[in-house]
Amino acid sequence: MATGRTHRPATRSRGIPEATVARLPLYLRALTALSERSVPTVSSEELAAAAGVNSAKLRKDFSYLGSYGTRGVGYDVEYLVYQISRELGLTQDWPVVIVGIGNLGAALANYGGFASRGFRVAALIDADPAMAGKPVAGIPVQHSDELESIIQDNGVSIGVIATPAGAAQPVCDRLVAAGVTSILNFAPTVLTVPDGVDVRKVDLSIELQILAFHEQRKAGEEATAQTSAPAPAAARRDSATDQGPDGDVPAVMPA
Amino acid sequence: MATGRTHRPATRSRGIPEATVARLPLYLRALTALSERSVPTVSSEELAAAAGVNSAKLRKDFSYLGSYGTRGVGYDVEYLVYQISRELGLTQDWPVVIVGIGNLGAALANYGGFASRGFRVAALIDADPAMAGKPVAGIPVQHSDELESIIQDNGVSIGVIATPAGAAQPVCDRLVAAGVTSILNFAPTVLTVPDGVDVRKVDLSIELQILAFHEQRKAGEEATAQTSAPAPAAARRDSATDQGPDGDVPAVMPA
DNA sequence: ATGTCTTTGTGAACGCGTGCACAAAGATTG
DNA sequence: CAATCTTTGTGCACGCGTTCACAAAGACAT
Repeated sequence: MATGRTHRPATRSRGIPEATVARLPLYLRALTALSERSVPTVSSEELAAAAGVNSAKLRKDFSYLGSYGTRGVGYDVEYLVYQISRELGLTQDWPVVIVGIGNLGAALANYGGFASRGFRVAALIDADPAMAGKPVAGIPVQHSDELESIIQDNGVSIGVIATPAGAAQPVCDRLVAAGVTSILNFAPTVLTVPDGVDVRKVDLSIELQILAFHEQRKAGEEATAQTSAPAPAAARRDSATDQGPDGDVPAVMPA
Repeated sequence: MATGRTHRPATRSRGIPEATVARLPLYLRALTALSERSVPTVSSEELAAAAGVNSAKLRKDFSYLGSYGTRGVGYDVEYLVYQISRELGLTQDWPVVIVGIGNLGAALANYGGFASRGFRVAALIDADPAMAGKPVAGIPVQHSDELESIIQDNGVSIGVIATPAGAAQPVCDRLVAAGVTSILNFAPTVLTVPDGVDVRKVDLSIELQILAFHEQRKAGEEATAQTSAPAPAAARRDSATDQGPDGDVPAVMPA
């Protein structure tokens, strides 16, 4: 994923491998689609194809949740939807705050699929006083000053950071201090958090750069090197090496 | 991650492990920041801390690129910026098209860090005729009809899909047919592509669900199970299990 | 009830990624 | 030039994740 995973040593909470947890939402999506078509059961083969994974992997993943299949038949779709939802904690309501209502923050706020999975946008928060009160996605934006009280009043434990890079760490610190223990970070920065707080990051720029790497490999398989590398010690600020700044991106997004 | 990674079996292109490739952009960002502060050299320890990784891992990563460090001193910042940029293919210009100019597409188009790393928004494409000609981020939106000609005229090899889920696969097919070989997918769907085409996905909903999983684990460590599981075969469409649809999200975003 | 057929659940092997710990390399000082 | 000190580069071991391949389990037909 995109998305990069975060440094989770080997927490393997209660025996469910992290890699499996990351795939459960994928299965859940495929199962929900089947459920809507009133399909009663699926085989591991069919479901795996729909989720884009190996069938053996899928069976092993499900085996961590328990034995929910019937040999010779497959899995009961409705039952599996329930079990996975429960395992992921989606049977309860998760109030979420979004901090940084720029282009991206607004896009996230408008995201319909948000609410459909147990997530509820409790508040939109921005540092710009001019934004305060302005409704985005039907929810009035509130000023950063109220961050702490919003978190505490609503019992928010999940925060989404969509601020510029420079503001991310301070915002993160305030969120954590106020009681948030899970953070989804869209800002192009490495966040430092105390133990017990989970951080996941979504970084557009990283994804694009990984694509570029493979693209370059695909394209230049024969023409090995065009330009030779410059000397290691000398000042080297020519041509393409000299890209713009990174720490202070103008817009509101991953860099 | 977010991003979730895609099914790349073990391609390990020319000896550089996939995991290392995924970290190179992280190092590059930290190095660029150092470069702006005119820091001449860094130790693996310092750089690793800035990038949020283990120093041994960082050294091993760099060893795949060659021996660019000096023992007793560290790494030459400028030189390393150049080497990583070159390795990632960032010394050349990558024209990119964004398809689906909803909230998210617009956010991506406005993203400044886009251009700073060798990526250039060649065109914005949307299926809505009402959008055609309207400028977003200074670039006029073009209609889907022109997708093929835009790709070919600009030599685009990287496409970003920010459409609703239902439109993603058809758009993907057209992109691939027109010559795109790398796709960054924001739509909540598993895309099917022919061999030789890379797909990476960024899925907000999946990231949130993973956070919810860990959050639930943190919260309910003592209170094991509140509600008992329903019977496997019976109709079960109660309470929280009954979430809304997923395949056809109203907004323009991951689900 | 018996046999056949389908599909699950999992044991075992393998490969990738990570982190430790240390030898080698070079800078630096006397 | 020799000794010391810093920091890289990497051999090695370990653990997680993936995949194969098959035995066990149940459905279904006769």
